[in-house]
Formats: sequence, C-alpha cells, structure tokens
Amino acid sequence: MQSVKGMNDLLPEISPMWQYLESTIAQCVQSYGYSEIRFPLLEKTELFKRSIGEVTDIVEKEMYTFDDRNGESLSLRPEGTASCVRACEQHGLLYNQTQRLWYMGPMFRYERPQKGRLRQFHQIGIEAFGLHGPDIDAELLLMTARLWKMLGIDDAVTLEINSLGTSAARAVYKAALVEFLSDIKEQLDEDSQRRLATNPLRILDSKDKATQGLLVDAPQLDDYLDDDSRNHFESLKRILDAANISYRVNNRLVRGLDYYGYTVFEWVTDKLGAQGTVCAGGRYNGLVEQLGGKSTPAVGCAMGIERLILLLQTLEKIPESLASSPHVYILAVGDMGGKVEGYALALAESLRERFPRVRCLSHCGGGSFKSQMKKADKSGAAIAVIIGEDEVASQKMSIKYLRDSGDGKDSKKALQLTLPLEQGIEKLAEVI
RNA sequence: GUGACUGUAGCUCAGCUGGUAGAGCCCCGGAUUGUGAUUCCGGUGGUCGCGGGUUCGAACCCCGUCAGUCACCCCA
Repeated sequence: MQSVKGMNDLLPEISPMWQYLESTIAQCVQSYGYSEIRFPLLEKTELFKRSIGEVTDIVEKEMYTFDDRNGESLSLRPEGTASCVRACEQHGLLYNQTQRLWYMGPMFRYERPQKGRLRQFHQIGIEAFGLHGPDIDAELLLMTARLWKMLGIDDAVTLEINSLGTSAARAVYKAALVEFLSDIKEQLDEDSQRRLATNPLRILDSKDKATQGLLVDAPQLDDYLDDDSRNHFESLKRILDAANISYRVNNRLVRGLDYYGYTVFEWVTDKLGAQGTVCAGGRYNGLVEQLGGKSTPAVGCAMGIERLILLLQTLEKIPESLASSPHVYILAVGDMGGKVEGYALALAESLRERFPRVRCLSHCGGGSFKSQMKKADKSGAAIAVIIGEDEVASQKMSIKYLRDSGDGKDSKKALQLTLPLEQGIEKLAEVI
C-alpha cells in the first residue's frame, strides 16, 4: 500500500524541523499580537466558490469535492482565508471590532505534484480584519521580514509588491488589456490564448518569452488605478522605505484568487526551482461582504511550510539544537527473576518524576551487555546508566559518561561511577 | 491535463555490446566471563515496479501499464 499521490508522510527524521519552524512562526506572529484561530478542514463547497471565484483553476479543477451522506457538497479546504472569514462572521468576531488572527494546517489541492507543490500541503496564514490603512499592510510585511531574519533566510528571499486597485478599476483595465491582446491573439502562446478568455490578467506573468515581448506595449495596470488605490500604495511604499524593507514593484504581479484588490505581494526565492513563492498575500476588502457580512477591510497572507522547510534545508539553516538525543539511556543486565528490569524501570520513572524535561530511554529490549552498550551509544545519549545484579543488590546505580568524562576529557577515559540511588539521581542533574 | 527523465536489498547506487544479481551504509552475531562509537571476521536480506513479447537464454532489447521525480500549467 502506498500513500495517496501528493500526500506525504512526515517522518521522525524531519519532524523536529517542522516543530522548529512552526514554533518560530508562532512566536513571531504572536509578538505582533496575533491570536490563533482553528477551523475545520471541511467546508461547504459553496464557501470556496463564492470566495475564491467560480472560474478560478482552484475551484474549477483542483478541489477535493464530494457529497456527504445527506447529498450536501463539501470540499477539503484549498486555502484558509475563506474559512477564516466564515468562522469570524459566524461568531460575530468582526462586529465593530478589529481582529488579528493566524492559523496553520493542511490545505488540499488536486494538482500534479512537483518540487514545492503537493496535494496536501501546509500553510500558515495571517489575517487582519477591520483595518483599512496601509500601515496594516505594512505590518504584515514587517512581520514576515522579521520572520525571515529569525529563520536566517532573509538573504534568499525578495519582496515583490503591486496594487491591483479597486475591482471597478481592475475591470476597466482588464477590458483594455483584452482589447489590446485580442488584436495580436495569433502571436500569443497557446496557454495565453486560452487565458484571454478565462483569466486575462494571468497573461501578464506568462513565462513565454514571445508573449512577454508583446506585453511591452500593453496597457499598464498602474495607469488605470483610482486615486484611493494609488494613495494607499504610495503610503505603503513610504512606510516600507522608512522601515528599510527593500522591495520591487512588479506591475505584472497578479493573484490567482478573485478576492484580492489594492495591495498584493509575494516573497519569492530563486533557490527552490519553479515554485519559488514562499509567502504571498494581499488586501481583500470585499470578501467579508461578499460572504454575507458587513463591509470590512482585510489583509492577509499565507506561507507554504513545505517550501520554507525546503529553503531551510537548501540553505542549511538548521539549528543544531534540533537533534534531540536522550540524556540518559538505562540498560538492565541480568535477571534475578525480573528484579533487575523492575529496578531499572522504577529508576527511569523516578528520573522522569524528578526531571520533567528529561529524555530517558529505558526498556532496552534485552540482549547482551555489549549490544545494549552499542544501543546506548547509538541513541546519542550523554550517559548510560547501568543496572546489573550488583547494583540491585546494593541499591546503587552505575553512571557511565558516553560523550565525555563529565569534566571535558575525551571519551576514551570515560568516567564511570557507582553511586547510591539518591546521589546518582542528583548527579544526573548535571546533564539534564 | 501535457512533456521529459527515472524505477535493481530498509537506504545510496553498480551491473560493459542479452548468459539467470553485486558494493557501501544499516541491521544481527563473534574477536575469553558486566562495558559503546575505531578495527577485523561472519551473517540476514532482492518476485531486478508490474504484465506481455523477441530469444536457447532478458535486470539489460520491444510494447503496454503503474509509480516516482522535474518542468509546463497553476500556485503557498
């Protein structure tokens, strides 16, 4: 049996990385006063159709959609923003108040897997509601910039920003763009010809060189921006300048989800191959109302955890402290009618009682003394505690240092001492 | 959905123009009785992705199929 395509297991080898990344992000966003929200993996399909947009690729062909036993159409969430808005609305969190929220978890999209792209992937999302000023857009960028610094990947990512304007302004621009491109339709690449009808803005970031050449003379989105969008964007840029955040204005930058307007941005890297966007987001002032709430300004972004992990790995920004080898490995040698093992297990329990943070391996699976020592060494434990018939008889324990002698000397002169239980336990405090 | 490349031991891979499989790592055991990471010796482990075809004979050639990877597309 194999796992479902594009849905990967997270093996013990890598899970410390995830814990490190997740806790670092949580720490960062919480330092800006954001609180965690959790919502279901499954929502009514309608929610995504109304938010993401009915004619987007995500909704048209990438959702895991099925009817439940009542015949209601449900979908695994392909992203978090829609559910977040729904949850806030449902519980009145947006009524005359602001919210700064974050969430994390798996998202599902039926796509062809490749590097940095899976069918079940994980995102951390950040959303701010009820604030319309560009300062909150900037806050998200400052926050993510700080995060890259915390992770040590700030040199590998660059920020691209753009303004999409209001939906009215965008509609006018879209019409102009379509008109321009329709005249030269024959010269466009195949994909772009198709997009002309479905999602013309997407043609702007086509990878086809010929198409890019044709776009040079195309109408520019920023010429169509309304005054309010333009002012908002200019203020944002001023704040970023003042905060020393470098960015590139990319007026070809668009979003795949319909609900974005005004500010959009992406943090991208060239270290991950084709899927180089590590974090993306923007403003979506219309969404809350679109989902039946009161008109509420909102900005948000989402990071791809797998992509960040890949980036940490390629840049070798993996903290050494992640290796969580045990402090103590307890071996039980001999039998005495089960007494030895009982004694060893009782000792392990009192260690855990005395040191709540201890990582202690016991139950060594028996075997010869030699093989138990090998296992103790392989476990990476700093200390082996040896319990044999002698120790049981005298109510003592033997402590052997496996890494160094406890006083900095090398392991070949490893110290071994036999102490009464109480003293031995206290002695172990040194390495825990 | 399209394309390219790849499927040999738990892992990383070798296997020349077809002669019925090999290395390293890992794991287990041993090198005098209760002492590890080095060294030495020995051992476990493979329907060569699967199905067909060509051939006296296929891991190797041909066809199909499945899986994986990367890219297009799309996007975090």
